[in-house]
Amino acid sequence: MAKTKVNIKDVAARANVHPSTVSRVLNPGTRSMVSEEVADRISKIAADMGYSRSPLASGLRTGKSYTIGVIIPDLSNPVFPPVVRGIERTLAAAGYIAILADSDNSARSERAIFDSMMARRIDGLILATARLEDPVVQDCVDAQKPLVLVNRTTDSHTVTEVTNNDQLGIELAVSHLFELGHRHIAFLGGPEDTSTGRDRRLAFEISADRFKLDADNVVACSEFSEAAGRKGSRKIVGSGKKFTAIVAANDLLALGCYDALAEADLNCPNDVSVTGFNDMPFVNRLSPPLTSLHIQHDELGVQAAELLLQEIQGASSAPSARQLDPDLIVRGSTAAPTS
Amino acid sequence: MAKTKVNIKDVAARANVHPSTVSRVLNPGTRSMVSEEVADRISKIAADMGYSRSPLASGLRTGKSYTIGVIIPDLSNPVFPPVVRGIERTLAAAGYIAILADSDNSARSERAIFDSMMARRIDGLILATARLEDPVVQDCVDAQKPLVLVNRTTDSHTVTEVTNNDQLGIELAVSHLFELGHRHIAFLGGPEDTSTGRDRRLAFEISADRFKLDADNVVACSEFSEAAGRKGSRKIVGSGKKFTAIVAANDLLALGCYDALAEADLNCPNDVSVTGFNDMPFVNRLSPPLTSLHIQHDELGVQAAELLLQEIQGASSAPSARQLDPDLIVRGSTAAPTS
DNA sequence: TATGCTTATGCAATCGTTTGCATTAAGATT
DNA sequence: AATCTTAATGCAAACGATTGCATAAGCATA
Repeated sequence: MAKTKVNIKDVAARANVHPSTVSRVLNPGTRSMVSEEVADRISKIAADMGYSRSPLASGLRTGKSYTIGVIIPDLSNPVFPPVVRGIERTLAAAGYIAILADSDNSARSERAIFDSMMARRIDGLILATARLEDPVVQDCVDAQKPLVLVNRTTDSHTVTEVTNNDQLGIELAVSHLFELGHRHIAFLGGPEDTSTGRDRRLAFEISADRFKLDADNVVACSEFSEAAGRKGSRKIVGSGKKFTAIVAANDLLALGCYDALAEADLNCPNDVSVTGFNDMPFVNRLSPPLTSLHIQHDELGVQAAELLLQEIQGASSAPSARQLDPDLIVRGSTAAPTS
Repeated sequence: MAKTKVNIKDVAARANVHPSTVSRVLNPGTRSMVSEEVADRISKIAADMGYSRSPLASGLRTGKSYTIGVIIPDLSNPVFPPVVRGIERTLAAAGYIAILADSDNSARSERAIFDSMMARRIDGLILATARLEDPVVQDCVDAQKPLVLVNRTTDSHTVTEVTNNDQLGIELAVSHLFELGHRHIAFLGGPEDTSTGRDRRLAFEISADRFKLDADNVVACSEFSEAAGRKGSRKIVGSGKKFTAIVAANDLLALGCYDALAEADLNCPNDVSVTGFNDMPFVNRLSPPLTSLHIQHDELGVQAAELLLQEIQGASSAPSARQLDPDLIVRGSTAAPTS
């Protein structure tokens, strides 16, 4: 056991002042209360002695833990690591730390995580797991905990959120395919109980309408995964409806697409063009390289953290919402239709 | 402000006992001190009132924070998310939480993170960033903080560690190539200041020796990344030495390999076979699919967490070391040499 | 010179738990 | 019946920092 832990009393003793004075000096907000001369001296002594404030004690007294909970549906989905990094970096700069948990896409485990985080007296929460109707979001609101949704949102837009502009993304994809000459486009959607799932489908329908496409070949997958994408794509392929392109709501789904097309002996992009969504790492190395929508993952995290910090620092005005625009990255999986 | 926070005093008042009694009931270790009858009653009341212990207060008194620091060199490297998940899951089951930080492969930022974690009074640390000579490791040992290294280790094997059996992995790769008929094999290594970088190179030399290969075409890359791999591979290609296969110390390096070979108009696997290391997600979808060594990522994390918990719970005997065996996954990037 | 105002610091209570020690009551021992 | 154990619970002091209030000193004002 290191007896080396210096506390505020030790510093006070060495400086011949009362602990409270030391505390005031060490807190930016109260530093002005004490004379500059003394303050400087104390600062030096504290640094000298290698003092570092105990967040536990401080948090106990002030009711803050300088800890933020972050819940991610699936850390293995390459979309999330950059978001997490953005969050973490921004929080760290403000003296907060992130405690990260992976809900494994399970609502039950999400609740357990939430409870455990609340027990730890987190100062706020960033959720990347929101469902359209999400009990955890509601609980968080009820508990008056600052909350920011990232990536996904809920139906009642009553909470601060940072999302990608899905509507624009899908529009870009459809418009790109349209310009290539595609008129029969199928849509491989995500789970309808997530905003990303539903909004991308809605956006597809709107875009299809605008371009007057034949677009009734729409399938919703049960989750954002390769396996679900494969299953969904088989439905599209087996539907008998004509299609020369598939817009997938997510890169993982697009991978499933690749598999289903191969099974049906269809070549991408010669027979069928495919677009993804998210521009995960390494999709540029697939065969064919996947045309996808590049999301500002890192920035998503940064802004979510910023908004959360604002909310924590009071000024809890109306919940704000930010949307970041994606970019279409055209690669080898899309080409002009041959038929 | 939620006035809803129930504390131990509230429970005590409702149960007509002293707070200390409640505390004893709620701590497994001291529960036996109080009569079963009272204990049951208190437990029920506590549950009823929705009591949850404040880790801050408890930690303040006991000197534990039930918090573990986890430092990762690069969360975007797909190798690490599964490790993190394994760690997190195991810690959570024991009532600990992980605070995760990404050092971005920078020693400076690693130190900053370490300091900030120490300030938070973490109970232990899991490091995936170890260099062969690592000042942070030394500091941690000096501070008597329980520490476990995962994935990489240091030169002085003085600390508990969980690593992959790199020697076996390289052996499997070389032996596979040998059986295919390769006799001239180049090695694309990682940074020599990491154990994974150095040990894999050493293993390569040993294996080459055993199989009596022509194996003096060895290049060390400055970091485990695609760009570094590309640069290193160019050296191999431009060396003028004969080679029909490249063993890369890591999948990212192998990707760089793909690029360099393409630049030189060499086909993989027809002209040159390539093996990777780590079996990252989606390498099965590359063109060609990458032959690689599958590491037990999740298990790596689980065991690291387990060992750390053991160390925290005392019994700090000699530091233990565990090694997990990788599997060779043969895919399209390796074939018999044509020349 | 007495009074009031400011400014800088000390005092002590508090946050929620844990834990060594003191106390009580009951049962066992002589 | 008096004393000793033992078991169960209460008491109060920590843990380390923060903060409203009190106090002291310095200075200006009347």
